[in-house]
Order: sequence, then structure tokens, then C-alpha cells
Amino acid sequence: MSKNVELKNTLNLPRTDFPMKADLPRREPEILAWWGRSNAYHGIRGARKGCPPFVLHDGPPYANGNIHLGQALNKILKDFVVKSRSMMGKDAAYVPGWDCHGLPIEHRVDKELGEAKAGMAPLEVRERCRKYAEHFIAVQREEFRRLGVLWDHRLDEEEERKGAPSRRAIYRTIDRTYEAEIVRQLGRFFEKGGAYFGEKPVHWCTSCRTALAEAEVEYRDRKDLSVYVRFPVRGLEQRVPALAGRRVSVVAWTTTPWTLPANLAVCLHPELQYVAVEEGGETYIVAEGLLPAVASALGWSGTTIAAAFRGRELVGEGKEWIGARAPLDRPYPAPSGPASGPGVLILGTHVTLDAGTGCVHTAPGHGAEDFHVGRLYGIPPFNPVGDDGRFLAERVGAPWLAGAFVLDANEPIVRDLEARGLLLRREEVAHTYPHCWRCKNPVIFRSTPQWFLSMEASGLREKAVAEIRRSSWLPAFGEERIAQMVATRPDWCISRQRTWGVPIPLVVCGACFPGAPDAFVRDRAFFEHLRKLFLAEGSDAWFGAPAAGGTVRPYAGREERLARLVPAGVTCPRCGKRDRLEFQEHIVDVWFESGVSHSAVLGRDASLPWPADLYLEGHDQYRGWFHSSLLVAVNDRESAPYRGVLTHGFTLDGEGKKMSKSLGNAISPIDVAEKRGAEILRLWVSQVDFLEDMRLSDEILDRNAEAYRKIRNTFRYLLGNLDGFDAARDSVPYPEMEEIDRWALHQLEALRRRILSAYEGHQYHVVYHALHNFCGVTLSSFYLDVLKDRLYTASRRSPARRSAQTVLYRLAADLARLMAPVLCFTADEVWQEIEALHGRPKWGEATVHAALFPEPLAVPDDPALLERWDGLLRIREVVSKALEGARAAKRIGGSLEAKVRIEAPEETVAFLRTFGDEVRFLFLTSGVEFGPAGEDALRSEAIEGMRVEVLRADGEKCGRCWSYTTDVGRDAALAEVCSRCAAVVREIAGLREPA
RNA sequence: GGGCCUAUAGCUCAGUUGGUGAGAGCGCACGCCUGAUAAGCGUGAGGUCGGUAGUUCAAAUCUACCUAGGCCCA
Repeated sequence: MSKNVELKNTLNLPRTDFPMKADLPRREPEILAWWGRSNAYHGIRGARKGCPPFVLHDGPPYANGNIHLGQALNKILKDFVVKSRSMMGKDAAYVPGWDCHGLPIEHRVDKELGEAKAGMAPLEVRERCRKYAEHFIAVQREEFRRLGVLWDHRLDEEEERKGAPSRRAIYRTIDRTYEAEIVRQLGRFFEKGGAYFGEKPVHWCTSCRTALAEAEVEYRDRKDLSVYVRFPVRGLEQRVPALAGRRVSVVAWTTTPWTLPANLAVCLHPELQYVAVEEGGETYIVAEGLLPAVASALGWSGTTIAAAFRGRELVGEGKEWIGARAPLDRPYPAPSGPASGPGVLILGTHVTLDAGTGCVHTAPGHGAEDFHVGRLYGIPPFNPVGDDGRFLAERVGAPWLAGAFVLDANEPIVRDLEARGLLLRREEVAHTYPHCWRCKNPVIFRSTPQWFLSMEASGLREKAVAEIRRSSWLPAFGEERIAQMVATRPDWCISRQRTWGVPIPLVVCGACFPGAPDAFVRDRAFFEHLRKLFLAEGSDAWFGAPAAGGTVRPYAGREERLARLVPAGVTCPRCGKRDRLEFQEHIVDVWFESGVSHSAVLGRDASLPWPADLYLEGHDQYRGWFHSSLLVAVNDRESAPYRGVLTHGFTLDGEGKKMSKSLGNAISPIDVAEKRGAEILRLWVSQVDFLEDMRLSDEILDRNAEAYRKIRNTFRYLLGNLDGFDAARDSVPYPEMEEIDRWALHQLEALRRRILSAYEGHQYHVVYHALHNFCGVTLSSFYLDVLKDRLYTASRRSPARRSAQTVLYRLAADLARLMAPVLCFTADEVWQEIEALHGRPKWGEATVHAALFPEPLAVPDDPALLERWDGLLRIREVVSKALEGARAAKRIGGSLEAKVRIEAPEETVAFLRTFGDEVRFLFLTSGVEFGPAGEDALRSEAIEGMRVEVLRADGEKCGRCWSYTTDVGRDAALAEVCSRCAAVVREIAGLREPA
């Protein structure tokens, strides 16, 4: 054995089982398994039993497909919230949810079934959809779990195994308890008179044959046939004498010629200027501001203006309407109703000069604004189009249109107009047009019988806005955003003509309805009866009765259905009879379903109270879940379901572009977890400011993996130097510590405060930056680097070394907890090592997540200490620069080969002298002396009058501590080492000190 | 087309009510160490604060417009 090895054996080098290589893809699943085995969720909740509850109520992702990055981000953020609130001393339950009903799943099932679906009973289709949803809940459950998101996994597995129809560990909108709550909440609207039946143009997908919510419509570019059409008008001379004796037409422009058969009016703006121009013997009326554009489009030249007037002057505001005949001439019929007769000219403020002619073709059955303006004039919507998008023979005036698909009817309609001399121009236009989010086909506006929830009937709008004001919104602009939406949104169309959803219990009287549109059942007893029925059997009870083997068979007939669904005594509110009651088949908008979640999930026990403390979703949910949940809660309880709402931005690629599968720039969170580890993804979530949109790319993941390694290595070093340290036995009291150790404790305390307040305010990126900076700068490059000499060379049990270890222990134990919500796996790895230091088994019962955040350190305020060390660090920077100069000049290699001579103002020298001999260790040099510096000394820019010269260290290198000293070999028995080391070696070897 | 939001070094973030030459960490380059070693340390180079025009003695910070991007609507 060589001398060097022997000397090395007298050092206290780091030793730990905590590996440098994280191997996260392998290790994380092991830790997950341990959390499962040890029932960590229960351990955590148990540790907080009786503590004030904190409820983050989970917004349910849709149970379709693998999770994407945005969902991963959302759930990881929620996990940060839940874990950090728990460590703050709150009993933080977490019940994740899934949104299971709706079109996307029904579509997938439709595709799988193909032709077979046509012959299938609703119950069969629903069963397929349920299986589909359950499959993807299982997929997503594992994926979220893999990311470290914690909930009651054990109970979840148990309920899943049993196939429980309702769950407690998670919630599903297909749970019976949930469906029962949906019916109850519908009843709350119906019984208050907030629900009504009406005709309304809605986005209608002719392929899916259903009304679509705004959220189900997406806008894409499309080419269509656009036309300029003239509407001959008579009687205008009564208003504008200059038009007497002329053949006058108003000119309108439309990109949907197929809606012309439903035209009932032409709309002008009351305040805009219009002109009547002469062209080829005809007189045309268009908005003055659009005349150049129209003239150019129609090839007019040298037109003369016959008259000019405002819309108001031409149309008048009374009921003596001016007839505007055009497409309304034969073969199209005139509708009956208050505005029966030929089409008319009307006024509307929605008319703009953005495009067209300023005279707007108006079909109240096919447009939202048309509908509204029609209502003002008492013109009811007229819709000649069936639910398959084909003209209805009994309604459309032209027999040759009957059965034609609307989008294919443009051409024949235009040809017909042309033949009758009404067409002024046709052209292709590219424009954005609504499409079905699911089948991607263009959708149409079509007035249909639907069910609505009124925003006004019971003051819902007003109360909802007031509740928005009472809630807290982060970021702050969210409050205005949702308040504006609620203030201006139309009534809520809740009916959908599909199969996979919760039925709206609609029972109308065949005798009275729809002549009397309020002739439908809305008794409280009826909804209560259905609630109980759904609770017992699920919403399938609407379609059939329980049969053998837990299946459901369709009702034999109306009588059986009536007997089961409508309690005795419930009758038509109009005629009081029961014998004509009929069932309507509508399911409820899925936004209503998810809007019920707060009531279905919260309030069932004291640790899960209603309302929630926090909702946390992407900022698209102002229009979605925050909104629907608010309306349901306000209607039911006159209160918002949340105290606070936090939103995050969207995940974008490295260039700030939207991620999408088709662009090929999407990053799969599970891929990241499997290749790099969930911790890397979690670290990314923690480092970005999630209030804004966030970018992710491979480069960014690389950066995070590097940051992770830095943090991990810092822990490895802390733990390595705690080998054999027993905090209870070996800790050194604060007053007896080395000064730099006391300084380090103050740094830790400052960090603790900073991180805790960051958690409090959901500023996880502050947690990250503070932690990472602390590990890299405060610890690794300074404190731990300086400490090496003491930790390695001082005697194992010496007070000096114990003083350092006392701090290292605090650092490890506190930092592990401070980072636990973010690096949830690694924190537990560290925690297990700390358990071992206490003589307890690793991977026993204790998870770091059941611990509380560190208490404030009992360190006295000492601003002088901090200022003193700030000063030292500034000087150390100058010394480092000087050393680097010497290194570059090849005069030294390692800094221990050097001593520095410092020339500085008296006060600076005096300051440095207060550190005594310690100062050479702080500079990592073998010596520091004061006095005039030589020619090539480095002049400090920061400190006036300071110069630092680097010289070769005096003496020889000690074979043990590697410092250069003049006393190496003074102890003849230990010729290789300095006196300082000699004393330690003698102590270890049990040798007496030399005389 | 409308409303709201965002734009500081390669990356992620700081930049208090406009006021000394714009900061940090990481990355990068160069070098050191080989007793944290697929680690550790040091030094250095990187930004006309998205662009333009204003307000002001003074703007990354205020105003207008433009560009790029995001969300929600039409």
C-alpha cells in the first residue's frame, strides 16, 4: 500500500448510496409502486387529519385518446398545488375527474360500427360508448399517474376492479351519482322557470345531424359561390320622390345563395348613407361607402347618382313596410305570419361597410343576426331545410329544389336567378366558414326546435356577474374576460340530438304542445323521481328497464315508460291530463354536465367541502368550464362554485407555434417521461411562467435535464458528507458554529421564506429559479467548495466538521421538502436517505409528501453578518479573476498552488484580517498576505484602490490536504504532511503528539 | 373581422410608481482540477429590451401604429 493511499484513508471523503445517475425512467416507476404499496395518499391525508381543508376541484379532461402536453401541464400544476398546500398544513384532497359523454366518443363508436349502427337500439350504442370512455379513462389514469400526479390510487384500483358504477377516488360524468346530480340540476332550472322551448337558428351539422355548441364549431377556410342579387322594390317614391317612375332594386351580396329561398327581408343600416344609381336603364340602391367596390365588381362605369338618402329615410320605421320582391317572387313562397306577404326592407344596426353592398339579405331561419333583427320586426324564422341539410318538399317553394342538399343547391339557385334577370354577378370567394369540430364538414345555420336555459328568467345573468366579482382571478384580466362573456352571452341552448349523453327529461303534452310551448312537465316531484332512478340505475333508465345479468332492456312501450319515469299524479301543466304525455329525445350539452361537477363531487364530506378553494385550467375555460360551472352553481345555490380561479397558458413549440400532430411538432408527455423521466417534465412545468403561453422543445428539455442533474448532484454531495452523521447526537448549536456555517444557515432561511411565499402565490417558476440558483451559486460554487477542506481533512468528529455537517443536514432535510411538490420522486429519494441517517429503514412508511414544509430556522437576525459576507464575496470575485490571469499565464494550475498578495485601502485590509487565517480557505488559496502588489497585479474595477497579485505559494504541498505550507514534514514521523494534518493523522492513528 | 393577452441575451426568467453604462442562472467558448469525476471550479463572449413614430431633461418601462404569436368569439 502506497503512502498516498494510506493518507487518503485518513480523509473523510463523501460516501453515499444516493446515485449520481438518476436513471429516472427506471427509478420513477419503482417509487410509484412504493407509493402504491405504502398507500402514500392515505398517509398524507392521515397526517393532515383535522387540518383545515383545501380543495382544488379538478376540471375533467375528455376521456378520449392519450394525454397531450397541455393536459400533462395542467395536471402537474394541480399536483404542485395539492402537494404544496398539504405541506403547508392543509388537508388537501384531490379527486381527479373525467368527462365521458359527448360527440367525439359517439363519433368514434359510429365509425367502428359503420352501417351496423342504423339498426342498433340507443342502449346498445350507449354501452359501446361507455366501454370506449372507460378504456380511455384507464389509459389516462396510468399516464397521469406516471407523471407523479397523486390521488387515492389504491381506492381507485379497488373501485375499478369492482367496476363500481360510482366512484369516490375519481369522478366520472358517467357515474350514477353524477348523472343523478345532472338531472337534479336540470330540475333546478326547470322548476324555476328558467328552461323554455324555442325555435332558434343554431349551428347545425348536417352530417352528424345535430346542433353544435360554439365550442363544437371551428372556423376554416373554404371556397364558396358568392352572388350579387337584386331585389326589385316598389313604392319607394313615397319616401324618395326622385325614385318615381324608375325600376328600382336594392342590391345584396351573399356567400350562401342556398339561404335565398328562406329570405324574408333586406336589411339596411338606419344611419348609413345610401345612393340610388342609374345603370343600363335600371336603378340600384347600395351604400354610398361601398359604391366604388360594387361598381367595380359589377362592371358599372359612368353611373349617375339619381338620389342619396340615409337608410332611415328610405325604409321608414313604421309598419308600412316597403316590399322588396326578388327571390321571393315565384317560385318561392311567401311565409305566413305577422310579416306575411312579400319580403320587406328593414333596418338593423349590425349592417356594416366591411363587405357587400350595405344591403343585407336576411333569412331569420339561417343566421343569428338575421334571427335577432327578425324578432324585433316580428318576423319569425323560416326554415325550409331538413336535419339532413336537404330542402323539404313541403316547405320550399320551388319543387325543383326539394330534396337537394343545400350546399349543392347554390348552383341551380344561381342559374334560376340568372334566368330571371336577378343575378348581377357570381364569383368564387375564399372565406372562413364554420365547420364541425368532429367530422370537419361545413355546418349550416338552421333554425330548429331546441331547449334553452334563460339568462334572465331568474336573474341568472346579473347574479352570475356579481359572483364573478366576488371570486378572485389570477391573472387579473380573467375577471373582465369572463364577466364580459357572461354579460353578453345568449341564452344557453342545452339540447343535443344525439345518443351518448344524459337525457334531458322532457315530457310534453301531445295535446297542447307545441301550440302551448309551456305544456311540458317540470314538477319538482318528477325530477326528484328521476334523480333517484338515475342514482339506482344510471341514465339508461330513460331508455329502458333493468333486465337479467345487469343489462338494460328497452321499454316495451309508452305505457311502461310512462309508468316508470313519470310519477303518478304528474300531468300536463296546461290541460291537467296525463294520457297524451310524450317523451322527447334530447341529451344535454356536455358543458352542462361538466358544469355540474362541483355539486356532484364536493360537499360529500367535511374534508371535501363546497365551494372549492380553487379551479385551475387553461384560459380557454373562461368560455368553457368556469362559465358553465358558474351558471349551474348560481342557479342552484346563488353562489360561485369556486373562491379563486387560476388559469394557465397553452403549450407551444420551440418557435412559439401551436403544437399539433399534423404539424409534427407535438411533444408527448409520456414520451418525455419514458425517455428522460417525469421529473424533467415537472421541472419544466416549474420553471416556466405558466400564466402565459409556454414553449417546449428538445433544447428546452435538455436544459431542464441539466438543471436536474445539478440539483441532484448537490443533494448527492450533501448526503455524501453526512455519512455517519446523527443529527440528534452530533449537531452543533448555532452559537458554536463556524461563522461561514452560520452564514449558510441564514442563506437557507432566506431561501425558505422565498420559496414558501412563492408556493403560496403559485409562483412555481420562482421556486425553481431560487432553488436552482441556490444549488449552483450559493452552495456548489462557494459554500460547498470552501467546505471541502474542512469536511475532508478535519478529524471526523471534530467540532469544526460537525459544525459543517449540522448545516449540510439542515440543507438536505429542508431542501428536500422545499422541492418535494415539484421534484416529487427525487425528493422522496433524498428523504429516504435522511430516514436512514436517523436510523430508520429506507422506503418504509415515511414519504416526504406527508411532511410539513420546514419551520423557520432558529437563527437570530444578523444583518451585519450578511453584509460582512457580501463584502467578502465581492473581494473573492477579484481574487478569482486574478487567479484566472495567473492560470492563463501558466504560472499556476490549481489555486492551492498560489498565494495572493492584496494591496488595498486600510479598511479593506482590516476587514479581511477579521477573517484571520480562514481567509485563505475562503479564497481556496494556500496563502493570503497584504502589502504592495507587483507590476502585473490585477486592479479591481469594483473596489477602489485594490490590486491583487498572484504568487507561487510558499513551502511545499502537503500530501494530505494539498495546501502549500512551510511546515510540511515538521512532524518527522509524518514527513509528507503539514502540521495541521499531522495532528489529525496522529489522532486517528492513536499516536501521541510529538514532544 | 372583433375582444383579450404576449414579445428582455441560444434557453428559462428578474427588471419596484419611467432616472446611474440592461441583470441572474443555465447553455456556449476557453482554461483549471482529478479527493462531488458521465462530477467540481474559474474566466470570457453573447442583448440597438419584436419594429416604427411619438410624449419626456430622461423609456425595456408611457402613447399610437405595425409585425409575429396565442386564446376566445364572429
